[in-house]
Amino acid sequence: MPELPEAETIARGLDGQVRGRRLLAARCLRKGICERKVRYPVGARVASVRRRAKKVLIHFDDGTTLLVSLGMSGQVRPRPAGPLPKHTHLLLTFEGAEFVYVDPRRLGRLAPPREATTMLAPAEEVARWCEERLGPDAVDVGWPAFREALARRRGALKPLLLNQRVVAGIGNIYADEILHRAGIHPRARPADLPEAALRRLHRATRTVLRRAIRANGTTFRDYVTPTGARGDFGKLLAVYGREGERCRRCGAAVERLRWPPGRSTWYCPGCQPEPEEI
DNA sequence: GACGATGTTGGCAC
DNA sequence: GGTGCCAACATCGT
Repeated sequence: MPELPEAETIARGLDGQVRGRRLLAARCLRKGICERKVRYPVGARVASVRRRAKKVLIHFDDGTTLLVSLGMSGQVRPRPAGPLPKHTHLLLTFEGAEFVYVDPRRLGRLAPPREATTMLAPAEEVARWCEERLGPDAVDVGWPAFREALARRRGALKPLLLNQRVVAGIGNIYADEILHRAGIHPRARPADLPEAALRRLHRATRTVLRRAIRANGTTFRDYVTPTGARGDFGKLLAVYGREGERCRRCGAAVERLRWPPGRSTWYCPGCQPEPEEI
């Protein structure tokens, strides 16, 4: 679930609740997701909480930044009264507010993806790490940068949209929604498309992500934001997960592809015609 | 109980 | 460089 809109929702929620407050304690409960030995900046105040692509960045006023990669099921939520929720891996205690990092599938890291050390580093170091691996941020990329990111790329559009080095922040749900809104088939290749289609794709990218942010993201299972709210974008999904249901725009039955490998893609054959075979 | 899905990412082979 | 396969995990539906 955590794609760009969910990360944005988490970052905004945290920012509103902890900015200016001191970190009083941090307790890592599962090595490998966070790091028990790392010295969290206890005593430092939160300067801001921001988002880059699908990652949440907690900036402290001592110059350090904590990078949160949410993986498939990572959540940051208020600590409930009583026992810690199942799969709580980190407890963050701020002045007047306490949060848990919960991640059942354990694919997230309080660090870069798949690295078992906490990335709690000088802000510039974290920023450099991000810039080396991430393309322009999908929600605010301008048209020239968007076109440039896709120019000369050979592959099909859906895998390109999922590639964080091409455009950063889009995952499986929003890739399908964006392609549907743009009326482009997921297997179409950017080089074969007229510029007008790429412009539609650019506009659709920004529109879909902005709407999802406005709805606080898409809630699967028990995802909640740091303020405890649920994401409402699920009701607005046009194709994702709607195999066999009617397209809200043209009435055709939504289809599902088992592709790219290991994933699924939903699209509307009426709105998103097959690309011409070469 | 088995099997096959699931929002991410990175490494590998071809 | 593109593509496919696998891995890391727990959980849920059939």
